[in-house]
Amino acid sequence: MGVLVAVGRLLVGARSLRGPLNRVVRVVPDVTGLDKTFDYIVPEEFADVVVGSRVRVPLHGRRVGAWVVADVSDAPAVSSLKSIVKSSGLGPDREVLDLCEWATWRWGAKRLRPLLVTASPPVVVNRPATQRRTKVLAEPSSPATTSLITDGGGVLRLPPTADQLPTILSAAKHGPTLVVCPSIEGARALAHRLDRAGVSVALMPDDWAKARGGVDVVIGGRAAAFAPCPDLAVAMVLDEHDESLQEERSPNWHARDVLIERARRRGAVFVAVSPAPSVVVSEGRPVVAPEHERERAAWPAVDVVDRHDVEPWKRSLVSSELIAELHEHSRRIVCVVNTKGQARLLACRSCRALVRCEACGGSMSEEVDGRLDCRACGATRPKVCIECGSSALARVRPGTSRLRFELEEAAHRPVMEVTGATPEGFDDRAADVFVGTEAVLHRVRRVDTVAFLDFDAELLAPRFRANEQALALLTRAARLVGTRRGGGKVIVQTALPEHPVVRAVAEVNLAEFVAVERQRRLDLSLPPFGALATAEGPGADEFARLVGLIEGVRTSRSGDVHLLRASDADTLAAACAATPWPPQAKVRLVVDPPRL
DNA sequence: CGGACAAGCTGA
DNA sequence: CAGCTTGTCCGG
Repeated sequence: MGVLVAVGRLLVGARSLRGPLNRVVRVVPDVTGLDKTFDYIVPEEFADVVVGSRVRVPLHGRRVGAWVVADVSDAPAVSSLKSIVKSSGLGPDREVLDLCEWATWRWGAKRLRPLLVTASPPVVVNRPATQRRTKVLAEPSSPATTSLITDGGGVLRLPPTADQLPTILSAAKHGPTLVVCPSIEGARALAHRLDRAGVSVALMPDDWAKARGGVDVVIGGRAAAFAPCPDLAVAMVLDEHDESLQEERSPNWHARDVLIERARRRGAVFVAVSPAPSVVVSEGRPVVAPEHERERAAWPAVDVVDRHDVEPWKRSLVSSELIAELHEHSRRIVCVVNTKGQARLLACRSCRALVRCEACGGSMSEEVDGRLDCRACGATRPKVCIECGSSALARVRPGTSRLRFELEEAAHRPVMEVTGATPEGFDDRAADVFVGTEAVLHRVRRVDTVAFLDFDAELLAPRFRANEQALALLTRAARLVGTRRGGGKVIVQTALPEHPVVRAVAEVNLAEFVAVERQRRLDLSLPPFGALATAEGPGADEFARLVGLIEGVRTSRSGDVHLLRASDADTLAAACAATPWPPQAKVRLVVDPPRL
């Protein structure tokens, strides 16, 4: 003991030669477009300031918010350090801070700030809310989830009409559980039910302080992947197939991948739940699913309207099968097309030429009756064929406005058009038949039938995730209409009735779909068997050239967009991080581009 | 980011 | 040359 005191005196003595003993911390200012850290002295009155804390600091003549990201024990690089002027409460704890740093690196970003914002409380939180952690005993529980968790986690293929609550309750029995949902509304609904079930629950982001204090279940939208959750035992993502789990702004982090890493780092269990789990999450993980007949019963009936033997230009989107359904006046029906306005693609009735733009050669669309617009170059002209001058044009791919008329004629009842512009809370009792783009699936409730009028447009979309995206649409529709026993029906009009996506839901064989899609991804070195990024902007040429020099990275370009590829996400992230950004020249780097 | 300061442009 | 715009630099 005496020796320790002596050593302590010696150290204090050595410090005092250089001045007062000051704690110094490194901060990231809450200022957009500034990717530097700065060091500040922590005055004694702010002894509660720790790594992760929110503070206010003087910077360049103004006071700005900041996050403390590190303790700086080594000698300060700058002689005249300023002091923190205010402690502004709690921010992400060390675990989440590290996770933010990892995600910043993983998605090729230069600045930590965007993720610190995501991980911070929306209002100042000075102390964690104390909350009793309940002994979770609530029934019902899900034996499948329980065994999946005791075996170390994996994928739970839960049919679209199955309740997710038992799965969460089962997970919470194993310890603090973090649940990420694609939508905040979904999270809110589950939070209320968990609360009624006697589980202590924090709904993010509002209950940030509660989450920090420790609860049974922390639940929220994708940003909840960065929520505080002391003693995290289970990290769970619901509806893992849903694209909303990926941030649409750069850095385009995906909540599923963040949770996988978070669970890995602290030895927690990761569980993905989805009616149609992605290839990415299925790869290398056990997939648990109900026995086939039970799974099948929890999907709606799927009617495939095979149109492959109908000549493309004679194909109406209003098939006789659809007309028969529309005549069932007791059924509420939603029709989905991915084309707005009058028509996206037209052809001349007399010479059969597709209507093209005389300036750029692109296809022209009819947004407003009477004129043709080129969506590529913005040119416009009257509704005439440029080849033969005929004004008799056929709508090869009609849009929602046009289809509303056609459907109303066929149905003999009112049809309502629902677009992205239709207000969220519109009165969906005003009609029983609806037509719209994908958004219609999120706006209308109590639906008996969803009909995809032109599903080929989804299946053949030029995006590498098109198959999974098409399957996600069918999953969404399935949840909306309910089980086949309850009368739920999905109509799929397609010229590709044997397509794996169509077969997957028609036969309710999701494993088969994953196997086929997995092989395709493997053959093309697409995720999870490869990683992708794009680079654009004035400095992209130079940036791509430098990244391309790194072992394991291949680059190519189409137009102004450079495509960067590597065998896996870590290799790609490491290469991007190791590449110096061209000075001043702007580069827009997108790792895991959502639309490619 | 946003202020500070320098260099460049304009008009009398 | 004052007065204004535009660009570059830098912050602890």
